Amino acid sequence: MAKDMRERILNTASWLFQSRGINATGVDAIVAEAGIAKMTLYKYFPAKEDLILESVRRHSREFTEWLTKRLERTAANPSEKLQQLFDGVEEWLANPQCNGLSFIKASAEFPQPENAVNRLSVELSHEFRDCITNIAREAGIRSAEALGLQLAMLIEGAVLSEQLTKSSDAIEHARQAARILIESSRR
Amino acid sequence: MAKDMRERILNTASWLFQSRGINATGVDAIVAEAGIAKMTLYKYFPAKEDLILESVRRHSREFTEWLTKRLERTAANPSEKLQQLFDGVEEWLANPQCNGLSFIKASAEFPQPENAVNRLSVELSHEFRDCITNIAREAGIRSAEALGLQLAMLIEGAVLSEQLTKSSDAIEHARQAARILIESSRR
DNA sequence: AAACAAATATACAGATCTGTATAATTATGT
DNA sequence: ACATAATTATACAGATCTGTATATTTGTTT
Repeated sequence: MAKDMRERILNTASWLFQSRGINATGVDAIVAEAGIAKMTLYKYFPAKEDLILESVRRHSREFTEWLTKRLERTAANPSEKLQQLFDGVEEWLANPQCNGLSFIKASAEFPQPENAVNRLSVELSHEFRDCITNIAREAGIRSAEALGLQLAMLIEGAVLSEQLTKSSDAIEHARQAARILIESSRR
Repeated sequence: MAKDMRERILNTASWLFQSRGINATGVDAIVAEAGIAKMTLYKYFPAKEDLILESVRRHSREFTEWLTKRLERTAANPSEKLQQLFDGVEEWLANPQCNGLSFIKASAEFPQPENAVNRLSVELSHEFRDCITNIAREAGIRSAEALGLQLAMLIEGAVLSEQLTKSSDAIEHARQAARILIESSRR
């Protein structure tokens, strides 16, 4: 089916981009890993950049949506959502197929502001921050924007640290820092 | 002079890697920008990877050394060093030629643990964290390791945010978060 | 079964990449 | 001034990359 084909290409590309790097992953590698013909890929994605853009966007939004739903599932009230933030991040990082935040990696490989991938990365990083800010706002934090940004930065740093040094205690210390910042915002 | 040549190559490569991306920067681009012959580059650096490794290492160590000296220059005592941490980071980021932390970008482009560039990135991220931890320890923080890691994560997140969105208020909020975490570590 | 669409296999063009070979040119030191 | 070393210019080999052309095979629909 045509829809399956697009999905398969997108999933394969997403995985290879994230695990081997975007520029280090050639179209031929994606085609081989997905087990499809090259012409099929170029039918659904006229250029590699289209595939990069959609892969990064998808990967990032899957994370924020997953996190949002995970918190809605396990938290009894808005305040608990905020407290369980790093439990969610930890659970997400525990997946061995996890390879970090896609918009961070993408922005590192395409650092120039006029580049389409970089612009998308900026957009996605704002979406992510807004997601955290909304949780803070719903939890009744007055300075939700400030705390949201602070927690977002902390998560980004924690994910980076955990990616660089697997099974470090980065998440544990980030969670403790978050507790302190949240409590401080409540007063 | 031979030493100048090596320096020039290293500085040019460092700049291009950081501002355009490592894999996106070809040897020919480095050679053109440095105004030298390709053979000269390959005389001092037998392979591009050697140039990557030394550029990333240099860029990272220059930052941590700069930050250390900046704090020693402006702070009257160890405790002030800790408090001025984000003033230093802000000053460093204010340089328009600043393009973020090199070991973060390098690890994004070379994500595989067995890769030499990735291993170096891990090493440099530890050096950076230890630098912050030492400042915390000298400032008399009991849990210096914990606070050092927390502040390092916060700095990494803040640098990322500031790189993605220029002249945002990321540093300002990161500094405030640091104040709270430091004060909390003192009690 | 016939007609149409989708996917494949293969080959290739053209650009770019890393790294090398070779000969000419410039600097340097004695 | 002369010998030696360093740098340059140019060309190129071989690999790899993105994207396309073309013909064949497979799958679906009616």
